[in-house]
Amino acid sequence: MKATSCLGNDMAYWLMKSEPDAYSIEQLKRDKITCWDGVRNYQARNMMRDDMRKGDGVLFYHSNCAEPGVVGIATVVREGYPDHTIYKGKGNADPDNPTWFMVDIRFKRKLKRTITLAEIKNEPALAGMPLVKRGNRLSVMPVSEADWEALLALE
DNA sequence: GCCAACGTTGGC
DNA sequence: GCCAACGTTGGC
Repeated sequence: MKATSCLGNDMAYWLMKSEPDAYSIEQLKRDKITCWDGVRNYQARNMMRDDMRKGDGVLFYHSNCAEPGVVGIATVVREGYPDHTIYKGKGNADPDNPTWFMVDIRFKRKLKRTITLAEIKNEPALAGMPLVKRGNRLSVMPVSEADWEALLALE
């Protein structure tokens, strides 16, 4: 019997992509906490608004770069709230009925080395990760506990 | 509701 | 820079 199964406090895990040219793990390390703004995809929005909980683990992934892969770990510290960037500049968003949401994450640690996308693809235990499914462009995606552990075991 | 055109993502 | 794979938009 699982000790935590009835308590509603099971941790969930996520993978969040960022282009290092736009926002890198080094930047997160300097900032310590950042709001994950600018996501304009409904699936990712729904996860940030409805599913991500304080304390959840986040794999920080560098995309669109020379060596794409997981580079660090962060923690969700603020659950879904309206993305303030939609109210800046373009005045056509309704603050009472926000379309886009974001979460805050806090830097936990950098990995000793990048766990590259190539390695993840070559690890049979990780074949089920959404990340390695063909054509998946979601910037926020769920990670199972088994995949979280198998991936970090590669470090 | 269908579907072509277009824009974006992201690996390579 | 190329291109595959999406998501979104808009005409019909």
